[in-house]
Amino acid sequence: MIERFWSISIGAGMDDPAVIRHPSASVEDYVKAIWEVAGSGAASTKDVAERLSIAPPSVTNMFVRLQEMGLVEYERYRGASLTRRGREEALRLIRRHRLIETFLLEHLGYSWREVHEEAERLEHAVSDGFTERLAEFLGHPGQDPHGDPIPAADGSLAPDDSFPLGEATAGQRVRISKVGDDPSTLEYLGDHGLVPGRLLSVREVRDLDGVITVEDEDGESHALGAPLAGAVFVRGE
Amino acid sequence: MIERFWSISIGAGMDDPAVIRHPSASVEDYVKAIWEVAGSGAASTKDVAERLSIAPPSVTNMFVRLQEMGLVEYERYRGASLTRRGREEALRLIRRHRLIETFLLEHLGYSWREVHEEAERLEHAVSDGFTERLAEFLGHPGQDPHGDPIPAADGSLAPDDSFPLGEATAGQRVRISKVGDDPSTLEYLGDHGLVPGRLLSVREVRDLDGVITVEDEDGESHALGAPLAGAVFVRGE
DNA sequence: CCAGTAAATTAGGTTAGGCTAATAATCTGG
DNA sequence: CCAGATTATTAGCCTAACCTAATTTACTGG
Repeated sequence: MIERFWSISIGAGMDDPAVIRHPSASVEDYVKAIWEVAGSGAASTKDVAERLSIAPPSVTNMFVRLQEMGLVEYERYRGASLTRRGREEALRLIRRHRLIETFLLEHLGYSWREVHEEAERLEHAVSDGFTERLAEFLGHPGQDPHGDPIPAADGSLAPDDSFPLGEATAGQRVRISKVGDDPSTLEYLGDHGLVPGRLLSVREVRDLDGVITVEDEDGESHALGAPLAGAVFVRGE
Repeated sequence: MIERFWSISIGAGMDDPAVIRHPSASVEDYVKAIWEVAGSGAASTKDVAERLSIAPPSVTNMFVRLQEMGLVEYERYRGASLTRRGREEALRLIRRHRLIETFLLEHLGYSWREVHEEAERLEHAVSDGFTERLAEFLGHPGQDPHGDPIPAADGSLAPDDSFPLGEATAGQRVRISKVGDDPSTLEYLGDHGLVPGRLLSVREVRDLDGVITVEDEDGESHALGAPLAGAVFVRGE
């Protein structure tokens, strides 16, 4: 079997474009999806199919090809897990995605709701050179406007020690680190000033209905039901 | 025959994604190539094949499909010419391309040489919304840094009244409007400060060898051979 | 005006990445 | 521990875009 790209090729094949070429947009999407649903474990055909809105047999098919490319370990009926190179590839894509989102939000006036779709297309079209220049332009941010960490150019990703606001305890002081990306949730939270970076004091946590009451830096109180409290991630202060 | 996109569809099919969808990157490239080699005339299979580095039979094939899509008029052995919609499509793409180039050069520190390839990929990935926000961000420029006019959002393109410096006459005062996009030419001209916007006085035009001597705004003299004089486009002042 | 060349087309093949229908493997609850 | 449900795979197709080889059409100069 011939390796598809990045293979260790000898002699004249070295600069053969077919060997060096970037992964296709499709391959990138699969690798990212596997990372998202499985982290460092194995992703099932079904989960990846659902996330990408693709039929399961197409996923099985791609798993085989990804393995030939050296991006995943795949065993029939056992799912696929990323290799080191697959993980690097996923994080490169996520870096691109989050930097692009940051640019769209901070410089082009996009709203939280519009940003995702555009970034989803652009992330496949930009080069590494573009990505690093954009990072420079943006001042090398460590997280995107959602509060999600931006992987470094070398592929390292800051560990995420945040937890859902719903799991905080009364009296705790926490800082919002990120919010889920459901558009309507996003809009509601934005309207109430509950954005990443915001400092909160937890006033009351009701176990019965999961409603949590917090006070923000301006002394404003907010009562959040379970769905919202689960979509707001915080870090202890 | 079923129309591929933008067809006048009745009833429920109206919002069928397959009907509304954007042209593929390939289709966009063909339409742009036809515009570039033929303007409003007919483009030959060969010219398009050469410009896109694609085999002629592939072009014939695509001509047929472009016609089904309503983007060109095509007659066997006669070449393809853009329809009104094809022309609009081409100009939309060119607008995207030139705005992106402007951004890369002015804000991300790209050099003239690097810019083309990146823009060539990005132009297929950005939405109309992105394009208009980028235009806003850039202050709605009328031309890109090469001096090429940027088509307006409505598809209108300022007429180009520039001519090669080689055709200027002694004593004429002209302003550089654009320079060809051959990288080495670009580099040479840039090093000598011969960039779009620059005002020149034509000192001497030698018919024998085509060498033209000009003086720039700083009193600096430049003698340009025929190839260079043909790559520098100017407008009378 | 016609023969040779240049250009275009037809015929047939490939690859990536999708799909559905049918079948097989695995898991789970009684 | 096994039957039904869930999940995965296989088999077989399809489309968009490319390719090469062979053939046909159009052009052009003597």
